[in-house]
Amino acid sequence: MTPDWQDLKIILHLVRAGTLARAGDVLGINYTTVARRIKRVEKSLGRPLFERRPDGYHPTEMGLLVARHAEEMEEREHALMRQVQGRDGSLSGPLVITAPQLLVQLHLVHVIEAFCVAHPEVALQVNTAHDLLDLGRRDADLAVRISHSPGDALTGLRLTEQHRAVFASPDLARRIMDDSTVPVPWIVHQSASGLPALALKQRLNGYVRTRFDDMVSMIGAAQVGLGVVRMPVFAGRGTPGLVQVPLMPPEPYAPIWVVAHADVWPGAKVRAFREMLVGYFRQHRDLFTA
Amino acid sequence: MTPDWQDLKIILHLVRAGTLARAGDVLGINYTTVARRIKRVEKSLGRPLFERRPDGYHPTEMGLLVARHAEEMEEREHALMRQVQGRDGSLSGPLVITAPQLLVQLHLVHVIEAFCVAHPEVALQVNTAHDLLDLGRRDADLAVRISHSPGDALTGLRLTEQHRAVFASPDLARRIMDDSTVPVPWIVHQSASGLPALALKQRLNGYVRTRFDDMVSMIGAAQVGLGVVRMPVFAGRGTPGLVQVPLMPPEPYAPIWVVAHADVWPGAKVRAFREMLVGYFRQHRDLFTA
DNA sequence: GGTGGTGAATGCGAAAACGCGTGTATTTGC
DNA sequence: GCAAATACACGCGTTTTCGCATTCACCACC
Repeated sequence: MTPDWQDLKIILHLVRAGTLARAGDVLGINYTTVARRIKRVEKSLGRPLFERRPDGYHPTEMGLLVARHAEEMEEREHALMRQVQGRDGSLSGPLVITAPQLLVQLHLVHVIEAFCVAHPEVALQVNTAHDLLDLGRRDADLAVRISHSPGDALTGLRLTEQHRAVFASPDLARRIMDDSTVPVPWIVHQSASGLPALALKQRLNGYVRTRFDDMVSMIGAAQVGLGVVRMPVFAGRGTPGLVQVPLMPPEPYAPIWVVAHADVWPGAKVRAFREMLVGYFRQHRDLFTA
Repeated sequence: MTPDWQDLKIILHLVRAGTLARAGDVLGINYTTVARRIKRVEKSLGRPLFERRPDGYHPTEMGLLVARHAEEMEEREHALMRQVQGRDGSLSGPLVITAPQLLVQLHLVHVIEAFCVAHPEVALQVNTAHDLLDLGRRDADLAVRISHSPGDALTGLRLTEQHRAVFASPDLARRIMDDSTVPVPWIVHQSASGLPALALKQRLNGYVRTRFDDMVSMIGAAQVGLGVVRMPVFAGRGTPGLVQVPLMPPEPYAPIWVVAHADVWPGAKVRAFREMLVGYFRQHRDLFTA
């Protein structure tokens, strides 16, 4: 008569995943169970929700209708779990944070280490996914982000301002600065349109040597002397084998924020981690600015 | 990690019902199962949702939080099931209608009978609950209502206008009309403040003999000669042993509507029943108006 | 102060759901 | 054109869940 809500959730995930196996993986159950639940709902509704094709389950119009509503139910589930997390005063259990890889590697590891010592009951999981995780959908509880604003529907604190500058291996840096006729090999990010305008003003003989899609690789390339790299000063100073090159003056860069969904923000674990972050950045602010 | 949605539904119903047994009844499961599910969620959330008291389960603040969100999920469930029903083109399966008892007894039974013969595959359930059922929550698919408007968020058709007049047993009617000094005993509904103003204008010597809370009982009382009753003309004419008494002229009364939620309105079963209703009332309109 | 009623906890046997292995169809890659 | 990979269907044995009966606690009423 009235549907099992868990079945609706399974339908939603099957529509998203496309196949029984993938849906089962996401849900943490065997795929045959997914098939059984689907069959059960179809029987009770009296009409099919999916077309069985050799390449997977394809939702019918009715299946999409169910999924649309289940999606809104999921929205409520996330809101609930966020608020549960936000009201949790305990310093134990899981806490998921996300941050840019570079920042974790050079700085946050210290905060993380101190946090784990101070709160050994907390099962901390650090997620350095490069694509932004959705804090509303609880991919993570807390995020450290390099951005100009905390983002929509999120609460946040600005941890520090930042500058960026140009860095290279000592060898390359000396060669470039000793002779201004030496062409300057730049390593730029894939998304960059070309060379920084400010740098071309000082030195006309720059050229793009390589493009990377990842900042960590670019730093590695700079370390072996492949070229000069524009990067946040915290990265240049924190990486051994790099020196700053005065090809262009340090410029302001996007500040560093700690953000969380407003529901989750008051939670004890989130608050504890956040306060350690604030303390760390207050103490080491000079490492991020010129 | 992520909650079972069915458990959230169970929590919602337990909050509403107050006791394990009643919640189990509503959900169609044993009450021990309800207890087990609750215990499971509390364990996974790490804190209690209910206080166990000798008079039942009382929700904690956290339990109320869960219930609030589950309520919104339920909203989506109802919307979904309405739309499923609205897109159902089949003339089989369950159909729940609701209507005023008197109207069912005297007229709708004919429509119902014809409908059951025409569509034997439909499992028709007639609910004569006097309190208005919630068509949004799918207490019923279709309602016949005596009202001035179809109601909020509902779609409807006006089946007929109506009048009401005064009826009594032939004996009592004769005595009253033969001698205008005979005091007129009125049977009125509990909700009525007093005697109809129009009637008192014609006959000053009226008095309230009895109050009832139910129209069917009032008609029974009129049949045995207890007093005169103001009722819809369809009721007075359709009930044996009653004659109209010209104590006051027939007056317009609220029209009769067939209404359904807009989502459900296009469904084949709803449409089929609705069309039979329209046909019946078109044919017998004179039974409802003076 | 005893008694009947309501409601929750617990233990046990039955039933249902689940996971796993096997088989089959279809697509993808060499 | 053949082989590997992918995905679903089906059957079997196990685990889990469920419903029922019993027991206990509390409250109201006589």
